[in-house]
Amino acid sequence: MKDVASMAGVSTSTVSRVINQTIPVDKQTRSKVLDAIESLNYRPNLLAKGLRVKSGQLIGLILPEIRMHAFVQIINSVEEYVVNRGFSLIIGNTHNDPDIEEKLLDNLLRRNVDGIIFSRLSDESRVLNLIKKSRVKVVAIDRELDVKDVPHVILDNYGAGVTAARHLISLGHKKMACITGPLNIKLCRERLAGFSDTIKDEHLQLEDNQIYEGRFDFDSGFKGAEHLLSQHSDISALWAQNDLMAIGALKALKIHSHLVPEEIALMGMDNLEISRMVSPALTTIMQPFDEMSKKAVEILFSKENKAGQQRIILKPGLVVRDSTVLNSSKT
Amino acid sequence: MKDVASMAGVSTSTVSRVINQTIPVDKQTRSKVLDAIESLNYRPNLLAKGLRVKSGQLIGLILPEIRMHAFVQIINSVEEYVVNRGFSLIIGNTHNDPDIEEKLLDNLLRRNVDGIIFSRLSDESRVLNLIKKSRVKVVAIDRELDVKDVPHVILDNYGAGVTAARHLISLGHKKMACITGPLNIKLCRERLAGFSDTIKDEHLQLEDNQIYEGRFDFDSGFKGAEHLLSQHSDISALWAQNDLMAIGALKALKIHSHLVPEEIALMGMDNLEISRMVSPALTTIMQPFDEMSKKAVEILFSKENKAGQQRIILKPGLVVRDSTVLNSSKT
DNA sequence: TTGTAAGCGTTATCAT
DNA sequence: ATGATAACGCTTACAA
Repeated sequence: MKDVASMAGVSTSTVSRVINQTIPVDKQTRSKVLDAIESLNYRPNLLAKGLRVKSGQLIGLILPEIRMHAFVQIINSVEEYVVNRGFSLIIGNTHNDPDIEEKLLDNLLRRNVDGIIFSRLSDESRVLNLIKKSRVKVVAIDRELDVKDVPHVILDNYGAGVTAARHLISLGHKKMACITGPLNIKLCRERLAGFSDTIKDEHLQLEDNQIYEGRFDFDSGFKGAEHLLSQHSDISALWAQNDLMAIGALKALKIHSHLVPEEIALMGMDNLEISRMVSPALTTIMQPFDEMSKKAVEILFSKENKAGQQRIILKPGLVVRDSTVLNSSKT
Repeated sequence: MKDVASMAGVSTSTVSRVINQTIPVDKQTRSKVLDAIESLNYRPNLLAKGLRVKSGQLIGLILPEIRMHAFVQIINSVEEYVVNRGFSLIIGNTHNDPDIEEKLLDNLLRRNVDGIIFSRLSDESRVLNLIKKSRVKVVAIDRELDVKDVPHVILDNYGAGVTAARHLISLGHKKMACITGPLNIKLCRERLAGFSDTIKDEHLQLEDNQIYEGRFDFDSGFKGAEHLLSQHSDISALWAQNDLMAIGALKALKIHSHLVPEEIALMGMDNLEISRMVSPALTTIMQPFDEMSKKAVEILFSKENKAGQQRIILKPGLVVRDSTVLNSSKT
């Protein structure tokens, strides 16, 4: 920067002003400075700037498991929105380990990140303590946090359950079953509640043994379907609380020679890319991951009410494909 | 840091020495400092440190498309190895746009990143120019770069083609076809060459019209299978150069009522998680993404021969499942 | 409109 | 073994 200044015959403050366009600079000097920058190939040092203005021009994204398809969509969208604002994105994968989680967060704070988006903290108490003590803005995405002062962007998970049930009921199904995610996760309980309440409103049954608790992965979906069908030969429809489990269930149904959707209707949730690739293509509840990410970034960058609690609850959608309705669509 | 120093009754230099363990410090003072750090909840500022030592403790990972499953695995592994070394990872998605690519790279350089791992640059000339002028270490992953001084970690793509062909030939197939990725990408041509050469070594044919150029996505795999089968009713085996296209092909085969593997054997490449989920589970060529990532990070952190060219070429594997061999395995 | 100088939080050099 | 001090590259009062 000094070089640029001396080459342009001005002071470093002027150079700074040209770069950041803070204070008007004379046209002449301005272009001299720009020329110098150009010919010297000058690149401002963001560390120095960050040190001075106490902002790393950096956003952190902390996730429990990067490989999960849903989180990939969040990474993808958040990266785009963050970079669009001229910031960089640091990602961290906690593997659901509280120690790693704390280490990652600590590292972000040392870098003076301007904001952190996190999802599904494995250890809320410790982390929230750290956050409270610091001045960073934080947004929770996808998973609710029982804490004031932290804005949320989440899905209407109860509504997702309602939508799933309504769809199956509208197709005339009388006996349904559900493969849930881990029930210690609140959103799984909410999805189930929406599903269950809607079914009961129609005076249909959803007994405990029509519910199987999975782990959000392919294998537990597979086992869940096998288990439920061995218990109830008269189940005609199955909702898995994510697409991965639904695809596991689909595999199980095929192996046991049940036709989908003729004998058993099957639906999932997330609307992952793969849900349309399997055969039959999967009916599913769409989660607006892109919109979630966009909102989360917007909140992070909005200046007002750092303290004011915000809860943004997005609506799920229904995507009907061949696994519930024969020949529903092509592709 | 000043606070810590005064609380412990020492100078900031001593505090620094305690933290970084550069020079031995008296046990007594050492513990006093540690106590002060503890009670003040002191967190070293990485921006200031980075400014001073000219290192951001940061690694950049630049990818052409985050959502592609193969890259997700790379992100996942690279993040782990980078964080294990106490560094943070910034990711950038170029969307194959040279302007974005340049902007991302420029941003990383401004942050004094210690290294950059990139894959599939969309604009080699511009970017390489930037890199040459800077002092950062760079490693190319997954895709070769025709430039000296940049270490590579890539797959033996020719070998992958050979492996695919050998597997199909060993099953007795005489007439095969291939759905390739975009042929302007070198690794696609190499995979095809390995496939083709091996077939011709067996005095079998692989005419141009047994080759379909796809775009590495589901839809082009679907179209590729439809097209190839409409041209040749006697094809008995199909290799798609990635799993996504293979799954597209699988869908097409199902819709046209071809049994897999009885009538048509099908294989893919990558060994994505979903390849075992589809029915029938997909035989595929495994890419050791984790090993690739590990090597790339190792090279980045190895001190020697910044200039010395390194080419690490990893071997692909064969994963046999139900799409080529009936009842090959369960799961 | 432009320049001077202090300061952001560290580490490294040089004394002590 | 420890401390004082300069320096890293930038921004920002304050002065001119």
